Amino acid sequence: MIKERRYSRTFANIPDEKQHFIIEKAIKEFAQKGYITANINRIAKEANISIGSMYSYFPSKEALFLSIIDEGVGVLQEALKGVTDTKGGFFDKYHQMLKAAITYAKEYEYLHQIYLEISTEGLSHLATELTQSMESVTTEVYEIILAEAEASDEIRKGLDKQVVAFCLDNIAMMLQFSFASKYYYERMKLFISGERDEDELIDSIISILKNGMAP
Amino acid sequence: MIKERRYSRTFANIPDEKQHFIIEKAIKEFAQKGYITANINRIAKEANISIGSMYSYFPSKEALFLSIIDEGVGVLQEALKGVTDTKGGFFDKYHQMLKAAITYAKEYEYLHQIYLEISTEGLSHLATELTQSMESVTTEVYEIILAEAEASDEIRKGLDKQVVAFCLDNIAMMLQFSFASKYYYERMKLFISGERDEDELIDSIISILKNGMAP
Amino acid sequence: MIKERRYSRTFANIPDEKQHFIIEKAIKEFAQKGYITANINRIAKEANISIGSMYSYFPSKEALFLSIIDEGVGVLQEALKGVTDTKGGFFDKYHQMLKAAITYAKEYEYLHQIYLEISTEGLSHLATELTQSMESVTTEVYEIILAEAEASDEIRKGLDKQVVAFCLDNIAMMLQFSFASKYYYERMKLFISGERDEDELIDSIISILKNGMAP
Amino acid sequence: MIKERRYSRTFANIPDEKQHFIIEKAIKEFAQKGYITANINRIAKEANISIGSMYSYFPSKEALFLSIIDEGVGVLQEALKGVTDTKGGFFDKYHQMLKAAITYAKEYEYLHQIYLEISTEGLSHLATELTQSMESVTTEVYEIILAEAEASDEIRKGLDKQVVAFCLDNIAMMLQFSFASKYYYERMKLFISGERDEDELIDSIISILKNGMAP
DNA sequence: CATGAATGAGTCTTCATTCAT
DNA sequence: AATGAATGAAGACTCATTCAT
Repeated sequence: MIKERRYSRTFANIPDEKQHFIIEKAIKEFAQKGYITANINRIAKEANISIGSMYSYFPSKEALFLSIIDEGVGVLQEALKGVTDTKGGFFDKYHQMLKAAITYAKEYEYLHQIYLEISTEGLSHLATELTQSMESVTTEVYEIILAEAEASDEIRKGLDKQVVAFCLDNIAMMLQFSFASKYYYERMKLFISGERDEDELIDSIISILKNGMAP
Repeated sequence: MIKERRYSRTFANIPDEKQHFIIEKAIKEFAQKGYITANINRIAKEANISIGSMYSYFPSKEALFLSIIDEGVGVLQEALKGVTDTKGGFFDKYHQMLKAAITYAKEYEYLHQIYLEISTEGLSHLATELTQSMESVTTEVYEIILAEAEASDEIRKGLDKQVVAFCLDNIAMMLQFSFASKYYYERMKLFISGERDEDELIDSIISILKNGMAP
Repeated sequence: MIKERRYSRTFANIPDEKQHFIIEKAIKEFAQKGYITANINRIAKEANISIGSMYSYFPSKEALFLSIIDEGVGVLQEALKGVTDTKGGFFDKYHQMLKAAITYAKEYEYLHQIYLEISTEGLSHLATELTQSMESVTTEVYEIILAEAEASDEIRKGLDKQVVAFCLDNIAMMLQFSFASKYYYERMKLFISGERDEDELIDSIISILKNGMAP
Repeated sequence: MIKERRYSRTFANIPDEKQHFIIEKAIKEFAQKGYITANINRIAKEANISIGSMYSYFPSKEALFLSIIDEGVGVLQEALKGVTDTKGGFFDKYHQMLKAAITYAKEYEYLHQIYLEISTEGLSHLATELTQSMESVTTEVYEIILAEAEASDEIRKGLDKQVVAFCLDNIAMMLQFSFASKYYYERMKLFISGERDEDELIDSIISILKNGMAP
């Protein structure tokens, strides 16, 4: 069941299946059209419910959008949960995270396209709230696995772990963007012209981060 | 004079000063409102020209937007030109690039907010064209300085230079986003909670890339 | 118990207290929002009943509104009842009526705001019915007290008692409006700029009516 | 030409005839439907202009409504102008005012129906502004003619001229309402059952005010 | 060339009313 | 009787674009 929040009790009471069907259609619309161009009436039609019902579920377009973000956070948490529990060293875990970034970007393509939307100025009034929703999960994961890595001497002393986490997540995000958005996909191809398998790409990235670029 | 392309000869013929004034107002509007919400009539009014003139200069909203991107590319090229010419080693040059990313993000705040806009699905039909405009300049710079770095043994053999360039630019872009967009600024603060000077931040990042994370 | 009329037997059967509670909430909503903007669903919520019940009590929004008017007539009758029974001359009685107009306008502020609503064209199809409800009580009172006044020589012969009644009620109504509606309150203040006590105001009005304006 | 105010310069520049045609259609709609139910799109269609033009003339429904009120004030001023200039005593002038009230209520029926609308709670946020617009003209006229009347000993000393003006205008307004609104027309007939000519009615009213009711 | 008036499709949101449970 | 989920028509307002002057 969708995490209770921006929507009405009415929505919470309808069957899970119907809930997810509506959210799915909404995700598709927001992803394909962007926040502003997305059309609530069209979403309702796609989801086979009346506009009246749509508005009885979600008090506004914004609330529906935020609910979708929440859904996305759920998916993200799911994806990350496996990582921290995994046996294996730090770089294995980060490997898995990058792998997950790509996999989820493809599987939940629409959802990831929405991530791009939220940084838009049109939604800037939600910036703080959205960041909290989206990133607090992620930052925590980095904190944990970097602390473990330090304890087990997998990473060198003296690293600024906050900056490290920032860099690692930056790379993960751009990778995600690159597989979810047409624009960033084109951009990636501009950088990496030859055929490069996803696993090769991830390995290369991790090798750079692990061993550094210096000779 | 604005680089000739998406706009009419008429626009090319008006004084440079007026050209730049119009583009400046357009940048502001697109940055503050986003592509869709930006209002051509309002831009015309701000720029003290009639809508009729606006449409005689640029055939459509899209064309005006693309002209702005071109302007942005110009600024970017300007910023990068200095870097390749610089004396100093590879990491000095990258340091300068990150520094420039932040400086320009602040100085041309509006312009950088537009970079975020272009990855939106609403503009996805322009993805290829936009990528070409925006990134071809950048990729070339990385190619050059990485080749030099290899030649002068500043970086170790066997690095996948394409992936390296991709990573370096990913980090540069996210840094830029972090200083231009409210959303990404909040996100950065979530990662880096303590006071961290921009130079410190850049140094930390480069240290990680240079020496790697492994002990 | 609320006077039986526009509503169902079902409503008649619920406890008086509950009946009045519902009517009270409805009065408030209609007064604050006006007939059109008033929201039946909101009234139901405020009155702690379901919309289904609301519609089982009153067949339509209009019916509910008319029931409220009936309630208002009840209040009005109550107010006037005392007047005819009063000892004292004709002008004392009219004095009491004006006093009551002000007092009730303040006490039943919401109800009086609704009187203004009923003259609106949106409700014009109910005009005849509403007038009957509202004014038949009043006209009768004027008829009685003017007949008495004539019999006891308090007023001069030859007066057109119908026109007199019309004038007296016009003045009473406008006074009521002036204390119930923001618009008419502002208007009154435009006419009567200095501080004027309600009793002074009433005395002045009656003095004019009694003695005339001629020297 | 319409008095310059709530509308754009664009509207001011179109032919007077077209201006008045639009205003006329708007008056009709607002009068027949009431402020809330009135439909801007329908007004535009009736006036043979596009909605876009409508909104380029008047920035909002409220602005259009206020412009209509202004128009009404113009009509009112026109009507009252004649009165102050008239030769004749005070009661002749008031007679003319009442006559004008009835005549204009019939001639500008729609406009007068709108007067009823403005006291509605839905417009209460405009109460002060509207009162100023509507009534300041009237109060001034009463002030002038009452001062003259006092100077020429047509009215007795010691009258509270503010209250007198208030009463006279109350009667004039209710008379106006009675001939413009179906509701108040019904009400008037309830009071005055027999056939009574307008002039007779006015004479009766004035007789009461002039000579008083006392024997 | 410049102007700016005109156009009208498109969108979010509200709410009286119905009806299955 | 009571409930409250579902419905969908309706309406204010925006803005890219056109074109007559």
